[in-house]
Amino acid sequence: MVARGNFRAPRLQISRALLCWAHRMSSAPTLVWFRQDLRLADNPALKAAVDRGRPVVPVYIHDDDGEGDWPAGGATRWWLHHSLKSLDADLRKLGSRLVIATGESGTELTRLLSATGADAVYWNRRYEPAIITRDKAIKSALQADGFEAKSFNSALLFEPHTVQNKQGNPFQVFTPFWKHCLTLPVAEPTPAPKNALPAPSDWPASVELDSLKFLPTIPWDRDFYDAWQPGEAGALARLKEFAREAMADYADERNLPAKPGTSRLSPHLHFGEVGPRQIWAAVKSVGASAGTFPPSNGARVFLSEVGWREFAHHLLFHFPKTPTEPLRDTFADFPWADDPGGARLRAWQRGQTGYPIVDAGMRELWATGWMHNRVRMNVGSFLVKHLRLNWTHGAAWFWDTLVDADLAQNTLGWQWTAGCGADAAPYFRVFNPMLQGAKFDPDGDYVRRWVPELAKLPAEHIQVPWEAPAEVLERAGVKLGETYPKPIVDHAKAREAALAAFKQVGKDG
DNA sequence: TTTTGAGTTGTTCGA
DNA sequence: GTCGAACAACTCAAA
Repeated sequence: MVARGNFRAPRLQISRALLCWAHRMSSAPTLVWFRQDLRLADNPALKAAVDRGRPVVPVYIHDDDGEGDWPAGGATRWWLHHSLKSLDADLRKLGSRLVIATGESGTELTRLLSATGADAVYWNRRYEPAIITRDKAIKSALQADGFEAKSFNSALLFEPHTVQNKQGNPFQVFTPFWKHCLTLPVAEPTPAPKNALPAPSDWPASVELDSLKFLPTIPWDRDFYDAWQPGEAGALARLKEFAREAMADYADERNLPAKPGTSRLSPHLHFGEVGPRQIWAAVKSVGASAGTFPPSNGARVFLSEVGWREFAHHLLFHFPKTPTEPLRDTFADFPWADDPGGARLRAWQRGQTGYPIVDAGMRELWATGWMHNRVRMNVGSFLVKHLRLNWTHGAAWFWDTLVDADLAQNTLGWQWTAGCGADAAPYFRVFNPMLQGAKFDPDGDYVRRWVPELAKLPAEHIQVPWEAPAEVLERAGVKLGETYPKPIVDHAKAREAALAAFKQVGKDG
């Protein structure tokens, strides 16, 4: 018996210790670090945490310094406020909540690990250069301290480090990039957790969302509320509506800024309220009834726009300097025009250039935090070619005013416009604001909406008020130079000057 | 290895 | 009024 007892006793002790350890470990929570993946569905980090079977602590950390040179601008902060609020509400429906912290990300994660007794942190990857550096450092520090730190892909169909051409280099032209991507498999999205999330025994303290002061103190966001519904529910509703109402006609209607022909998913995508896998699946499910994939030419064109989003991430990942420097280094010494006192830049920003389509776009941007893509090309071309101001001024303004401001997309868009980036617009492509207006806003409805002082002009004059006969202007209540500015530059002269400058610089050497 | 054709979004000019 | 050509240089990928 003694021998047996001696034999049994240590086993008992061991199993008690094991039980104790197992109990502690099985209740050690998992932190889910939310970033630009503010959704419950198709969220691999959240799913992995739930599948781990431990309490889940959803966390958001506000860390401006961790964003490198690109802390969220004014409009995206507005969005972020409402999106976080929405995520918290959605989590509460599952018996959980969003813990908000503010400070340096690594420090805050460590503090929350200790406060909750968690032993793991899961998150979904971001691809901006400064974020990659930061997250790598955080991951290795956590792992060195014995924590589990895992990252996942929620944001892209094809992560940049997985895509290369046959020479093993990054793609620099869209069409071969996208052709290549279309041969690769796309993962199915996963559904949101159905059951309550296992909660920790004690919730750590959370910062109040309002205390982050993401909302403006002066009410420039008045019109934002009618235009947008931030959050996962709003994103999914938008996707559903687009797939049903507009996608089939997307190829043509997307170019008409007065019509709801675009998806308007860009801000939702930026914050990860919906992901590209879900978009892919939504297009596919339309295709299931159509019997083909993609189900229409509109759907094919729409997916290629999703492809441009992927391409933008690809380029930013492989060419990390491009947010501030031209990809093509012949542009380093481009002869940008002088702008004494910043008067021309200010006229552009405020929608006071005297070119109606340009001004309508800039005012739509200011009022709603968004601008139609066709018009973005026009205002971009105008800034860079007509005014010959550095594209980085445009990028900075967009960064602050767009609700969908995204480093990858913004960088690609502006470098493309300026002709200094990948697959760029040729130097001789100078958008003519009058022609573009006539072509894509033929009735002038878009201009009427955003430049109300021209609203009474007939369609034939609304894109070119300075050419309208005096009596037409008078009847419409327009006094050029008073109620609406005269053009700040002459189109033909500005075009010539741009062609001369861009022709010289575009050339090698 | 070298060559070749093609490449998101346009405008103007001259036949 | 319509239509095609011209407007660089460079990258990619197929041949």
